[in-house]
Amino acid sequence: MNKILVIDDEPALARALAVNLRAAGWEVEVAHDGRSGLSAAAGFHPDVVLLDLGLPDLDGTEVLAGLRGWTSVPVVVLSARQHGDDKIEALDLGADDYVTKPFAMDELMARLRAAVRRGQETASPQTSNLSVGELEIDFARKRVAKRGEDIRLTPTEWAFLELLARNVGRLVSREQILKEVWGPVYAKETHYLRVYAAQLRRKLEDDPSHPRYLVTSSGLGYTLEP
Amino acid sequence: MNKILVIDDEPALARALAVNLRAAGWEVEVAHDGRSGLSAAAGFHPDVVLLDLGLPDLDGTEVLAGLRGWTSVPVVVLSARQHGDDKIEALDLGADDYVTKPFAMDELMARLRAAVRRGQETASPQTSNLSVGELEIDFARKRVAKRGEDIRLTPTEWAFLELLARNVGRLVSREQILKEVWGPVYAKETHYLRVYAAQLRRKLEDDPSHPRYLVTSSGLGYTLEP
DNA sequence: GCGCATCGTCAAGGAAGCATCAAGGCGCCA
DNA sequence: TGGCGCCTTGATGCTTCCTTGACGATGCGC
Repeated sequence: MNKILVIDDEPALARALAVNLRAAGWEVEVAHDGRSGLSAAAGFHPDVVLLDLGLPDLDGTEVLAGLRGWTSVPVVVLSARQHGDDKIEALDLGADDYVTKPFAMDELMARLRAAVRRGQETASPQTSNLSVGELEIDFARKRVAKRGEDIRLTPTEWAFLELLARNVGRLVSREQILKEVWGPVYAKETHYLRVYAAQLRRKLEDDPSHPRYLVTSSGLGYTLEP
Repeated sequence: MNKILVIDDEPALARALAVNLRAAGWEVEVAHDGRSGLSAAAGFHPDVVLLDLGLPDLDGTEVLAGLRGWTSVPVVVLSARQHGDDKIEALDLGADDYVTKPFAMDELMARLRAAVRRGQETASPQTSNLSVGELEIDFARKRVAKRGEDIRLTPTEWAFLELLARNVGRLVSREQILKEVWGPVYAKETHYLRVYAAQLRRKLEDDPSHPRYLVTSSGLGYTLEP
């Protein structure tokens, strides 16, 4: 569930936003001025911030600058002012989008979804490393190393291992492996599994005939043991 | 200098946009329909695309989908339609921002700047310089040097190296390289990869037949090793 | 203990991918 | 318009990888 922080000083509007957002499946937190908004952002770690520029204490652009000092969370700015430079200023200060009042709720929702999606694109490529025993699996590089030493894998071997690694500690069924590595047509070619499991073991295990990492569950599938 | 591709079928508006953008320091290319827009994007490699939804041949959302198939370049959508779902649809399809006609030129400029900034944040955590072993890669100048000595690269060689450098330490798939360097049509021309990988190695490596920087992962792609 | 299904291992042939050299063609600039 | 740089394409030899088959080992139910 995505988390959103709404910073708005008008109680009626803030409540309306919160209701609509919760109905759309968001986890919502509301702040009614700039200062509490900044501290809420620090504690709540929202996926996106909806910031009204017309705040009583701080100028909206100051809040924006305060956020940008330490986080790159997407910020969508909301404002009644139809003209004027603050719109431009907000975008240049690092706002991700800008919506003017009055606005349509579904358009606002779409812009928030877009902002979250962009934020996750920026943040997520850090899915890159996993340690399993003496193995170090690097998803970005599609490489695996044992005790710091790189082990060369073929594309199919890597696809097999990656699937197990993304489900480390969980049993992955024979059928799922075949479908995801070789394609849905190969769902019955269980021989492939044995050949490639053996190849992986020869490369990864200290004692390939008594595997510690790549464990078979007869008739079911394989598990990468943590 | 930032590059922008304007896709708009109204000659008067397109010209006005081009003039204003060039005055603001952009390098501008204009396409007058969806198809030529898509092919222009493949060749021109813009930093941002300004897309008018009211095109004669393709629906604007089709153009957007066509772009999103192979690139994450920021797209700002321009439309006369004040209401209606296409606004929401465009944002959900992967547009980065949305501006309705009539619009203020300076607001549009600000949104374009913001879009480019976000795109660059996503694409290149490092804006200007990168050291890899004895190599020094300067993104701003599009130059690479080894032990302080400049190495001349052709445009295609540079595009190849730049892509790897922006993902240094990460494996870049064959398909992604082909799409981003040569365009989506060339996604299967793996021969190009070998020719240009060899050329880069001859220029960059001490021992081109035992590469230290530009490493092949057979069947997968290439990595620039840090 | 026997049979059947499943698993592990080894090996070989062919397909796909890679590295390299080189020549033709195209556009661009002097 | 001639030369040059660059991109494209082809040919060749080599390496790597996938697929497939054969055979023995293991485990479970009857």
